[in-house]
Amino acid sequence: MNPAQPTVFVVDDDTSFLTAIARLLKAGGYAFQGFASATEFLAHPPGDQPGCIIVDLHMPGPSGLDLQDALAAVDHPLPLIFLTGHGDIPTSVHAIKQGAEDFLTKPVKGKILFAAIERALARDARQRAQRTRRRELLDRFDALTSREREVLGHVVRGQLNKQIAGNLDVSERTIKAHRASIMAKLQVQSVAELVRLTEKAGVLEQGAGGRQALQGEAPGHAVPGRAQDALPPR
Amino acid sequence: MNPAQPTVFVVDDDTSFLTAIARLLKAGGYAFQGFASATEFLAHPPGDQPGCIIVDLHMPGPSGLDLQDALAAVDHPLPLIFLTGHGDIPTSVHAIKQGAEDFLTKPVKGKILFAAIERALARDARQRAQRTRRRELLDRFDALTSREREVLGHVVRGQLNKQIAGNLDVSERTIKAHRASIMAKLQVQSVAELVRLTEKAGVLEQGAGGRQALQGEAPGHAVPGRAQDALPPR
DNA sequence: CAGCGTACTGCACCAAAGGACAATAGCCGG
DNA sequence: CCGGCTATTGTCCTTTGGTGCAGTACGCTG
Repeated sequence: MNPAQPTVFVVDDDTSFLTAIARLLKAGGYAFQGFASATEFLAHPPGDQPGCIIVDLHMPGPSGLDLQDALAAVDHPLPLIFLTGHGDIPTSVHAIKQGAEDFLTKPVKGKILFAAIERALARDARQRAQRTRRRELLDRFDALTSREREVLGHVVRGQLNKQIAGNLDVSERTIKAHRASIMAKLQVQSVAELVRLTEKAGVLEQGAGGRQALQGEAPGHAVPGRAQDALPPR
Repeated sequence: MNPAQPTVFVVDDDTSFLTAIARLLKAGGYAFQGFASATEFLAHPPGDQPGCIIVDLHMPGPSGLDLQDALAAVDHPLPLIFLTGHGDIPTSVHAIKQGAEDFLTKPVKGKILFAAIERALARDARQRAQRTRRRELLDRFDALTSREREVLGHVVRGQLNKQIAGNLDVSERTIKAHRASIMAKLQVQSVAELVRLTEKAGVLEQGAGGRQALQGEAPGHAVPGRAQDALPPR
């Protein structure tokens, strides 16, 4: 199973359906993996491979929504497509609000299903790229020592070496040393880059309570959304 | 009609329903305004007042979805709640994906409706605050001259005065003058603040094609979403 | 035309940042 | 116990950044 090949995971208690959709998906060029229940899926969670999940709503044991909750609870990033024979509007609304890629009803037209799968896979690829970028950024920050992070915090808030030195009660020369080390480790040449990097990484919200960082991709769906008005030339 | 008082706009061709919900809403403490069709609503678009819209799906003339599209096309920010007697799953999924706050079915329990309204109003308030902040930022940038914006672009990319001077083919002293002016107009004391401000405002993506800026609020719905992993202390 | 804002520039001076070279001290794993 | 990493600091020098003061030039507006 090539890890670069997206896999469609299907969770459905109807084994005959599982067989049928397996054939359909393989014919469509997708790798397929079936599960008879949400429990079974959660017991053998796919690793980091790209793909998406198609899940039935009503199943013995945990329902499709339960699976969605469980996956969200462990931050499992695979996009979810609901595919059910007995859905209702409130349920579909709830599922979509919770971030499901789609909510389809059986019987489903192959074209509709494939379109949903393509959207889900595209979304997965986007999120995957996003995570990779973020991970690379965080790795760079990991190389910083705790003291360096502390100094960084003051630097990106625009404080002068002198002020930082005063705050941390050390010599200005020491701050310069830390700064140099920070710039080297983060591979930036200017304060401007430094600030942008820390902003993008969402690191160092060292405020009291819990820390928040940027969210990878907005949890929602891509509505058409016009570009915000930018500055018109004067 | 107090502009600070949120208004619930209801678009429904059923006048008896309109009357009934008007009573219900007023009893619930909301300002109410009714419209018999999407066309009528679009002909008298509410100004900037806070509120939300409750809209029927099937109506003579433009449907609820058409209204949603029309509002999106003009960037009308009021949250939309669908309330219909004859909805189906695909439609509800579509509406939610397009950013509707909720999709309810008639008859609706008062409690459910009020809950949806409260969510919609809360969202509207959030977006409103966001827009205000953004507007304030953009206003500051509007004070910059075109030349200053040009210099700003180079500054936030971390270029030295000397380099900027070379690029724009002017004296370094001139750049210093522009910088000083920029800092003053944007009311910042350091390059760090400057960078953060421009990032936040999403200004100056002066690249060739269309420009993109930050989106006010993510178009989607607030899924629980755990905070991203921040840097653990070393 | 006078006044105003904008762009541009020179000179001088001071403050801040950054690099080079060097050194002391504590902590930790092998 | 030694080597390596980290934190700390010093001195000296160079490069940058920021500001005050001053002056020229251009275009727009009353």
